[in-house]
Amino acid sequence: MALSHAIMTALLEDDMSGYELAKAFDVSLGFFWHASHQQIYQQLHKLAEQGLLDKETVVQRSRPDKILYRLTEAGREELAQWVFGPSRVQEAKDDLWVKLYNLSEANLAHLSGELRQRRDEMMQRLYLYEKIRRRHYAEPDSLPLRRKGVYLALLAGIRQGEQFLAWCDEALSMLSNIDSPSSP
Amino acid sequence: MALSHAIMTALLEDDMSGYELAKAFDVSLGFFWHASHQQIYQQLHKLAEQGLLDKETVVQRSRPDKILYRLTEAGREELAQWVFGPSRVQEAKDDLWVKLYNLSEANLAHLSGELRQRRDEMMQRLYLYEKIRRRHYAEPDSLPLRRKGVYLALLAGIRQGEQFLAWCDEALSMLSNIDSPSSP
DNA sequence: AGCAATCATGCAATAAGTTGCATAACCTAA
DNA sequence: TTAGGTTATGCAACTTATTGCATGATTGCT
Repeated sequence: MALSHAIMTALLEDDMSGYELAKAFDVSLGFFWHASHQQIYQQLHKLAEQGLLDKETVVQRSRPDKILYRLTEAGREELAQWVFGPSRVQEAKDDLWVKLYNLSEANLAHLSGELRQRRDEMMQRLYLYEKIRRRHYAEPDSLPLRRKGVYLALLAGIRQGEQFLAWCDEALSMLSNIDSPSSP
Repeated sequence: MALSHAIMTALLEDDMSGYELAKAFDVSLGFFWHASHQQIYQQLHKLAEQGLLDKETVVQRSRPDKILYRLTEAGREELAQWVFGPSRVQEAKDDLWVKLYNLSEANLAHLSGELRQRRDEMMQRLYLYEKIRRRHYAEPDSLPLRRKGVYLALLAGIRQGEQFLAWCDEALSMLSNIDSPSSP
């Protein structure tokens, strides 16, 4: 059960509503994790039931009411313990790799297109994450310990992304050098 | 539904039993995908029911009987169509990143240990995949088209792995430079 | 005036994936 | 000889994740 711990982690510093969590997930942990709002709401209910989170309804004018969640002491302890627990390597299970195994003349153009699109998406992500890095993690050595961990995760994401870009270029160049069967 | 397509992809070249598929998954698609045998058996039943695979029971002496699965024409067509369908980026959802967000003096030593372990595991994987690369993909430009796709996927896995190693070293060196709170 | 987007939460049904167990025969090494 | 590993498939119960829908006010754009 890892999503619940990701949620608790996101609540370490700020109390948030489900809606805010879903957005925070997209930027902060977003490089490594994605969760739909439905999933987040479901997990929040469970965590609150288990006493790991406290609810607090915040009435808003001109906006629907929201429910703020806050880590309880029990939640903090559970999270701290969880770090010592086992965790195994999780493969990305990305369709792209499976599709590549099916490369053929029929889908060559399509897959090249998909690669170009992935490349563009990754560029945009990297742009965002590099900005965060420069703004908040310019001097990693002087960060407090916990932030150093966040920095290292961010760095892993950036490096992964840059590696992916380079691979895309290589793959695209290889694919563009293939003669289509209809050409002489 | 991507596992089913990964299974069909694995059956493109060879007919296999569930057991053989599970093992093939660990080596070939293993860099990008993992599936338990239960999951594979379940999917095989479904795919056979849908007419995408054919079953054939092979009686063996000195071994339990096995059930060979073969792609049907319908299966091949479904797979070919699927390649043109949408696919989105899938995050790895690896606990490691979430754990890093929780870095503290209490778990610093533990997380360093986990990093070292991950690094070792990745080294072993890379060793295996580099061997496959040298043996079967030494001259990628002269491969038939489909194998070029497999090569590109393999290459992505290798590059990703190498990047991860480099990141691990950087992370470990950063973490080892932290004074523990009990030392002067 | 109307339309899309944002804020905010949720239910219900289904699909996908995990965990634990069960069976059964052979092979190998201590 | 007996314990552990490999080959081989499967059920049942459970958790996790996805898909599709519903609601409803406000804000900003055209």
